[in-house]
Amino acid sequence: MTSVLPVASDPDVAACCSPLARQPLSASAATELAGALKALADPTRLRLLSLIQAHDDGEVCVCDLTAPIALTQPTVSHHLKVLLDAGLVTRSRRGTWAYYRAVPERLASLAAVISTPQPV
Amino acid sequence: MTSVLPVASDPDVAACCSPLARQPLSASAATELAGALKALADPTRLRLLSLIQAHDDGEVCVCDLTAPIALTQPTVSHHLKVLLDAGLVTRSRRGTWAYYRAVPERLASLAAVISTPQPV
DNA sequence: CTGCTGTATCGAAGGCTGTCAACATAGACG
DNA sequence: CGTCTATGTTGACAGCCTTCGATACAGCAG
Repeated sequence: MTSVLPVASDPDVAACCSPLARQPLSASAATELAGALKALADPTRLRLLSLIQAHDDGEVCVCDLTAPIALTQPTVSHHLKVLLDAGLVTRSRRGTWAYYRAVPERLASLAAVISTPQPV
Repeated sequence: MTSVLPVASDPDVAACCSPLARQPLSASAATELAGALKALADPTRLRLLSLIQAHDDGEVCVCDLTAPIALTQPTVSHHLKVLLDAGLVTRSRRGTWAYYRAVPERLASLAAVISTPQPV
């Protein structure tokens, strides 16, 4: 997955309304967007992302995630890789531990494509 | 799926930051949110939603959707039902035709949970 | 070098999902 | 009533996804 949301980088589109509503999504753009959303559309991954973001430093190592999620370590690692491949988190290894961090811009970008909120 | 985003109705939460980052998602809340996102995380359904929203009246009948999607009518009907069950579209039958309409509030609500955009 | 701990990968089992053909249903029109 | 058209439902098949146990890899401690 390379450039994921070409439409989101266009300020005009974001300024107006949901890019989804601007014009019919092309098949390839839809596949690309669906890929990113699929990474998000899983209870375990949503909880992982939530745990990471809610943490004090916004940085959590795998060992801190297995317990609250109540799944085996390989499974947690698998989900983190999915989030990593989708660009939703970043990984940085320090010594033995691997620290994961969320990418808020990526989340904001996805949210903007789904629906740019109208000022209430 | 009954009440889908209890957290989104709390203005305090939405006003601050991404509810995802507020506190760790409970397992049930995560499942609920994932269910809504799963409905969105499919290329065909994203295109359908886009076609519906991009249409002049914001209202499209099934017969206008099968051609651009290039799938059989039962498949399109199936996807529309998924979107309907997720509360992302509404259906109104008038005579022989069934007209589908998007629910922007629902999309905005989902987007807000994923990431409430920071003012740039 | 040898063990130990944290993390990633592999292979397999089970369930879920998208798609289709076939059929059922519901209005509209003679 | 009978037929036609638009839509929804059912059953089946193929493919993907989540999860696990087993295993491999990477650093640290001794």
